[in-house]
Amino acid sequence: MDTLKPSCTDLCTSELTQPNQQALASLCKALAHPARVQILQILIERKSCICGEIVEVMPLSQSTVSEHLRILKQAGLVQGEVDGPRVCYCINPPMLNHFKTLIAAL
Amino acid sequence: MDTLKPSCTDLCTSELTQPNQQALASLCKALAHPARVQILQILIERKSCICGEIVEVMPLSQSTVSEHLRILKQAGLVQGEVDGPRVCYCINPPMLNHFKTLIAAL
DNA sequence: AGCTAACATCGTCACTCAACGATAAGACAT
DNA sequence: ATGTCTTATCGTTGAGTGACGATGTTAGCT
Repeated sequence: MDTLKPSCTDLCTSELTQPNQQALASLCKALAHPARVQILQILIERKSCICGEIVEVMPLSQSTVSEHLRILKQAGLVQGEVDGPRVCYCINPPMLNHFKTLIAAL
Repeated sequence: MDTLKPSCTDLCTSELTQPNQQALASLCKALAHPARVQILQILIERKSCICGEIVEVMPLSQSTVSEHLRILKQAGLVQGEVDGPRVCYCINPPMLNHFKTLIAAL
């Protein structure tokens, strides 16, 4: 029976598996806003960055920046660790590389 | 006066210029949905593809697929040329490469 | 304990998106 | 010209997004 029935991956029309398609879409969604691209670049440039510094640089309110950071963090592209009363954000290189790999595989 | 005033690009905190940030965000937005990633991959695998073939493969209605194609076309990732009563879609390699370049530059 | 500073979360509003069925538009056949 | 096939567009509905101010929360300071 299973000799004739194609599996899910057989039906997938590309080199990316279906879970990878979804992963790629999720990562793209996280970067689908200019502010989040900019935040990511700030974090790449400076190795790490206090949240407040990002707020200062961007023309957005603190709560909006925090929301963008939450989305980036949720996508796994960014990590935030508590440093006393502040939160220090930095990129998550493995996930960023995964993203690059998925894009490069297109 | 302009010797002291920083230009827009000077204020940008990354290696990507501000227009490129927006371009990257737009391209990511176009791929921020699994269906569109899948469509793009179908078009990469088969060099070109009749619209109807895509509809057949995907679990979405014709109108929904058409809308996804419109978004991909609007982003410049995909081209569609009329072939009699059908429309033949194919990827736009320069734009796809531009996208890859922007991602790789992160 | 109480205060302040830094950040997250909540509540809200306007706006956009995804999905579909229904309908329009265009090119070919008869 | 009429009909048919293929694709695009319209209209609508429900869900999600982006933005903000206001409020909650947590860590340090006095």
